Amino acid sequence: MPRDYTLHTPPRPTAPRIEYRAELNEQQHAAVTAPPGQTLVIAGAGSGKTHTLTYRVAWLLDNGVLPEQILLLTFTNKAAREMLERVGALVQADTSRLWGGTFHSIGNKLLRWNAERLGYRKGFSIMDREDQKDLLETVVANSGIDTKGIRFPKAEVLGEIFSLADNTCEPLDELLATRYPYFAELIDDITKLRGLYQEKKLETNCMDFDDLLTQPVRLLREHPDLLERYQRQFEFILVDEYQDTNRLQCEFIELLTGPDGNLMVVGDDAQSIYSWRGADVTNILNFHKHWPKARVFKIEVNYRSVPEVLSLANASIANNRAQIRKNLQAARPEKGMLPALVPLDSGSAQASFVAQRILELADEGMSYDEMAVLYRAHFHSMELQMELTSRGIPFQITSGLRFFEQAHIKDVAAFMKFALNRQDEVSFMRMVKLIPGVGGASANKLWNAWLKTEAARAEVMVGKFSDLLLPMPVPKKAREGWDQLAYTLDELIVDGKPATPPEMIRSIYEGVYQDYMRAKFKNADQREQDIEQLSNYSSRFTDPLEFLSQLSLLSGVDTGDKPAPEEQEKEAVTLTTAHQAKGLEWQAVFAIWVADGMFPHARAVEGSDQGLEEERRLFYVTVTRAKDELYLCYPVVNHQARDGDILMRPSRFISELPADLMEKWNVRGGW
DNA sequence: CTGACCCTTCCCAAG
DNA sequence: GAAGGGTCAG
Repeated sequence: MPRDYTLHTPPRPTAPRIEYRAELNEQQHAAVTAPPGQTLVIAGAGSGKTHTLTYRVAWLLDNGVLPEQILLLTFTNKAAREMLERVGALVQADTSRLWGGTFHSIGNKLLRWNAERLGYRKGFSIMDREDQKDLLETVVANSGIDTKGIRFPKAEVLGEIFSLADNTCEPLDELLATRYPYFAELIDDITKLRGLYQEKKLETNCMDFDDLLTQPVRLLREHPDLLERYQRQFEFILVDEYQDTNRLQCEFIELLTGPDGNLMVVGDDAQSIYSWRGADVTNILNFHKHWPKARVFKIEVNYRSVPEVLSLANASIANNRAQIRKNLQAARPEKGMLPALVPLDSGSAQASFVAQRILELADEGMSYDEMAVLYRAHFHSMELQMELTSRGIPFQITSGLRFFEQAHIKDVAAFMKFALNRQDEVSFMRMVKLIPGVGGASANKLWNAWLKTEAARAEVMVGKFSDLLLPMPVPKKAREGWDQLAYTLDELIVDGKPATPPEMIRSIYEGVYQDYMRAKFKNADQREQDIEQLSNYSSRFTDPLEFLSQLSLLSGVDTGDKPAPEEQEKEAVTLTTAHQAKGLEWQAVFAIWVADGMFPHARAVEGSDQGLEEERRLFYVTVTRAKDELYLCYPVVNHQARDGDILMRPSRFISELPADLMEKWNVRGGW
């Protein structure tokens, strides 16, 4: 039942009153003060979406809603953190009791409490893509299915297929037919493998990323008492970036909201860019169909960009058919400078131009923090990275590799994961293969020997690791390493209780890993620093399981999500993919490789118009990140080691636009 | 059986 | 430009 919260307690007298009328425009104000029930807020790019959501939460708190009754679902953990911080600054309420985070982190939280109701044991491990691949490889190997000779999907591809099936809630056969027609005839084997994989995860007490969503949904479906409890707890649910939710996330929201709960979703269909991982724009387009009583609000004033930038963005997105028509208006005055279209002779000329222009802007007084270079694919940034480095321009980059996915971080974590979850086969394998003289075959034997011990099955750890591990037969060459491993594990669990995360990391590092790392990696120094950083970060956790969960849920290596030391606050230019730039803004934005085949990506436009339209939305996202200055760059020639020189055309997203929306810069020849 | 070495292949986006 | 896969010596 939606309750009329306007009748409840007024804000605490100590909190300064928020002047909602003054701090919000009319459209924002209407959304912020919307009555309970279901609400869809269509918020154009740069219209103050975060601002609105933040004030909505503050407004709820101001009107007597308790922090723990509010659930805020966001696309990244960083977004959640920032929003909750801003709420905290507004209302001085205890925002630590607010529930905020990504779907995965919230799902994880629910599962940490309730996984036993689903047959899992306490302290399950979280697998990333690589772990998932490893486990799937053993599943395929033990399945008896003959994958030789025919074109059978590799473990990585299987993982992708299963993930997509989970996220779209589509039956496997339909999914194969539409997205993987070349595997359609393997449906029986693939179905069987999916079942075996599911069993294996349960057996090893491991969850992959998708389980963090599918399992909570199962939990709520199969346990009415829990459904009722959480529906009651989360009286107000808010969802950011709703255009990028998938079917599964939508189900999760619908379950928690209940038939008549309070739900506010915010999004912009023009910025939906994740259909390839199962996002479904129809969630937002058909919101009113699922919730017939829903109120719809539109926020259509753009505060971010100068009109010149906005005109280009609007003209571009107008070429898409599938969208909610909006009328996005610029609030800022004209700048008197059109977006620049900059053709260049080559990739290196492009890098050189961008670096040069960055220096000029810096000379004019613009902070490096206010500049960003955006691109379609990570590798597009290679030349620029070198150029910036050689010119001494500071930059931060969001690479494709996440902090946790780096080999040395995962190695250290494998010890901890196994110590805490003794069924964790993947972590065991990873750990023992670090020992010189132990390869796949020995690791398998050792795992089987381990399974025969009581400790592997017992709920509570009985005895010491070393008592069980030392007697096991190992290759002569591996004896020393094996014994050392056993003693190290002893230090991780003391009297049946796990040590603290920093203690664990120290034991692992000093016991075995430092030696290994120095022998194995060229850049051992760099990696040692990473481990130290990991240890510092871990010191804020007392529960190692919570530490490991957080680690798995962190995103990019060098994003704000990184467990970074405080010193790294130096000004720097941002280099990032267009995808990861979502929700961010800079004074000057350079888009590079805006050439056909690169952006839009050749593969993305092969099939239907849908692929092309999503690419155009991604272009729209790119363009609308710019506040004042926008540079659209592309090299006329692409030098490739393999195929030689390839002539490039400007992106069709440029050539389809009226020419008077931009100004062509002629800097060729001089670079 | 392990691990070093070499060759080919493949690169789009991420929690 | 690295990562997976195949080959082969120890």
